[in-house]
Amino acid sequence: MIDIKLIREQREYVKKEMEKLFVSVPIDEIFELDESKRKLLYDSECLRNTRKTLSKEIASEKDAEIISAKKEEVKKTNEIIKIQEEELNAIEERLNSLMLNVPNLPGPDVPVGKDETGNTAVSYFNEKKKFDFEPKTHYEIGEKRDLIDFERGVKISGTRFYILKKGLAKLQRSLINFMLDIHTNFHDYEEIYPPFMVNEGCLVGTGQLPKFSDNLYKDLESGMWFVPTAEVPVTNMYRDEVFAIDRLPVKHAAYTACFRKERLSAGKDTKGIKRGHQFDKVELVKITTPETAKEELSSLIADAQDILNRLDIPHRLVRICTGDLSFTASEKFDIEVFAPGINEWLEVSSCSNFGSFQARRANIKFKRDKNSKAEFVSTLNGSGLALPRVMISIIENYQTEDGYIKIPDALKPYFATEEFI
RNA sequence: GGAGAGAUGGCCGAGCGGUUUAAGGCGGCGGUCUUGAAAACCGUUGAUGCUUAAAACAUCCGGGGGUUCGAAUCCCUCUCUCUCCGCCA
Repeated sequence: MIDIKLIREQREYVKKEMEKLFVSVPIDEIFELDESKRKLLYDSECLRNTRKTLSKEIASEKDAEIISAKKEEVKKTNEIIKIQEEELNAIEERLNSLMLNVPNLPGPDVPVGKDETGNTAVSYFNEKKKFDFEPKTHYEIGEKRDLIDFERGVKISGTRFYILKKGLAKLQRSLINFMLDIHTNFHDYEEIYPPFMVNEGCLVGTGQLPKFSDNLYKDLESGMWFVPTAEVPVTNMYRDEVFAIDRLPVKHAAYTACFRKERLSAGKDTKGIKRGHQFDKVELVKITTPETAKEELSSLIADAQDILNRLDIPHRLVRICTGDLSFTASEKFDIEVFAPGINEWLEVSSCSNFGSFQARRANIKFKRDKNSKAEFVSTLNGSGLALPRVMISIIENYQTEDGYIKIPDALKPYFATEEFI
């Protein structure tokens, strides 16, 4: 949520910023609702004050006639208060629901662009592999070598589910361990194993709800939601909490399965393991002061890239423009790996600075010192990394001509004596 | 799943219809004393909204609703926690 004061005090500026996102946001309606809310609030406070005063007078009054006269007066006041409060509640409800659907403001350095064509490739890392044969796709190799079972995945669960087998199942497991080990041993993240199901407030807190319920799984009986990313449980750990400044930055690395309906992507990326309803991910989450958020974003990106460097996977860093920013992000960089088989750049990480957007929704604050006022923290996160697409890039980059997969050196400690899968 | 108990400011804890504008303690902060520290003593110390700021005012005793002139206090309901029993990887 953005600060309503910005709309109150700098309405035209907010409108201009929203234009950069190429979305329409009812800023004027919000402004007017806020105005009427404050007016009503003031009126109703005055009436409450009257009631309070009268009630106290009744308590100390002896004369029965005066008492009943004052009681009448309070009753009348209450009737007005009731009407006003109903109106106030309706306005607040409307205002709140509009505010929850207002996207974050783009950061000052974010390039303006309408959609992903406005993104800029910031830089490239690690050489593309050279093949003296035509590299196969991961799904060809997976099926041919009986390492991925797409048919039975669909049989037991449905479309967009697959089964990893043998060496590939182990490769994924070793990658999860490898990523967590690197982040906790070398990048100073604290490991978290969170629940994979959360209550509704968490999804509102990190911004998936109310706008994106279409993409989420929910258990109707309990009202619990399946996490679409570890960002949700890990950030919400600190809902309604106030940090002492010396506890910041908080740096967490968490593995979870992630569950997404992918309805908006129906028909897209249906081949292979690129986009499933369930996938594994190691997520990096940071909670910082506003002034350090920017440099913490840079180091978070570097931490995610370090995984790819250690695996020697060609990748590039893409700066996301205003029109392609996610709803909650003020600034975002994607890391994309190259997969020579399907010949695509694949997003394996989205690293975002949310500023105070999530903190305001989830009510996460910090104090600069004991006596100062609590301020909203900045939250950041990025994948470190998403497993299926790293798997694709390893399968396709490390393939041999006869369909085997060479195990990257960095992962050798997680295997026995094997050299190939 | 069954039975019972409970949820009050950073923490502990009193309050059970009207000087609660929430007692008292701990912790925090400031001061006195001291060479310094501790102890002791004195003072101070919640959040949110409105406000340029402060003051004032209002709201907040787990959430929501109700009774009443008046609710932390009574009633209903939901959520969560604890204890005992049952079931269980």
